[in-house]
Amino acid sequence: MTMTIQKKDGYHHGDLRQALVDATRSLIEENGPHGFSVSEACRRAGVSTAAPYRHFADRNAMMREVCLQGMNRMAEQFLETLKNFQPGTIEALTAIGLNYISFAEREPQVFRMMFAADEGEGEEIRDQGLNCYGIVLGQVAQRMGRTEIDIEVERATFPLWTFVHGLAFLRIDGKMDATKTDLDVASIIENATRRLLS
Amino acid sequence: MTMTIQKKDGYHHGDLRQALVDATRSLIEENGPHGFSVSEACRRAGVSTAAPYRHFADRNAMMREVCLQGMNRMAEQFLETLKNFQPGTIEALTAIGLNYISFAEREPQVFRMMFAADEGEGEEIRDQGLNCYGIVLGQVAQRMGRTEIDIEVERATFPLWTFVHGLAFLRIDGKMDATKTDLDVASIIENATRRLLS
DNA sequence: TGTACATCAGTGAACGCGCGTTCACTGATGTAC
DNA sequence: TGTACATCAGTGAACGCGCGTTCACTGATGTAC
Repeated sequence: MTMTIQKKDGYHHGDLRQALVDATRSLIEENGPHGFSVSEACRRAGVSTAAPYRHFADRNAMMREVCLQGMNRMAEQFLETLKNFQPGTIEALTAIGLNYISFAEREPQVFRMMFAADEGEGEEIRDQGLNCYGIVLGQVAQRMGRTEIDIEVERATFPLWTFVHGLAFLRIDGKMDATKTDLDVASIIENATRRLLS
Repeated sequence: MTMTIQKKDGYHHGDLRQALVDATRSLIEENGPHGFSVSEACRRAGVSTAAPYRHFADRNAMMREVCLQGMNRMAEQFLETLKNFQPGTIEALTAIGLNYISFAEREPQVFRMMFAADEGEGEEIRDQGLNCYGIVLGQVAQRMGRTEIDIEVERATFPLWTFVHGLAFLRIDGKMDATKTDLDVASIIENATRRLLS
């Protein structure tokens, strides 16, 4: 008898917690961070409106879990991507930048929430965010020939994040179309990375 | 007898439309874009909940007006700032960048809304946004010695906006503190502007 | 192996709430004569 | 200047709605003996 990850029938759900997180994420992507309601998530998970309170303190905790899982996915992606590149190269940094953008395009609303000051609050989320940033710091350090993350590395890395963060927002808000920039995202990131690190 | 801009007493308000816009903006800044309700705005303006419908089609129209006025303010600021600088210099571009950041810090939630794809929709808002961008394009064109906004100018300008846009978000979301960058915003912008235009 | 029992995930009904919008209305203001 | 009237900004009561959360409960599951 195999264990199914998610039972659909019967009194007990099987993995209601994750089913609710998934429903929450879908709703947030469809209607924006505030278009999510506990009731609707319950409808999607096929469960009564009281059920979530066995797994989450309140509505906010559900949203926080979506953010946290998003950050986890981003960190995984970063590490996965880096396997294909020489550490500390422009190519590696560009690839991470592209990764950041594609995450934002795949889950724009979750991306927004993850980095919004108030919504994405929580110790764990901040830590996992710093973890992602640390991966980039490491690449820059290597490129600069440092063995440690010193202040120079921090100073050099911050503009890279800034640039790619801005690009992510302009993309998901459809502002790149309006500016008639005919270059693709990869070239823009690579170009900016080179110049900002020069 | 002087005309007061905003009467408080009596059956007629005087300038209820603007009073409602102001109340809407305050609420948005205090509680986020979705923490605004028509009812609360009415309470602040000292008026019944039906009154706004003499001036706005619906709740959304009130928010759109806040965005539009925000864009107008930004365009004014840009032009005002440029008076103090030699056109087409790094100093002028840095000043506009700083202006952008300070707008975002002064009205973070309005700033967010202005550039969010869905919320800030509307012909007028987009046009005024393009107008702001056009001011920057003009500066870059001057620096490049062009008389027209050609594709090269567009390509050179876009990364500048991208960078400053990203910086605005990192600032209002408190992410700059977390990165131990000890430089001030002005230096960061000037540095990036130089490098991105090099 | 079979039974008694503790655990606790999920139920379903109910709550109080504030919301956006509508309606027929009222009364202040401006204008035509 | 004074009066009649049109205009329309603001009223206040009501509507239907979906929400987040609580409550005492039920019934499936796992475990101790």
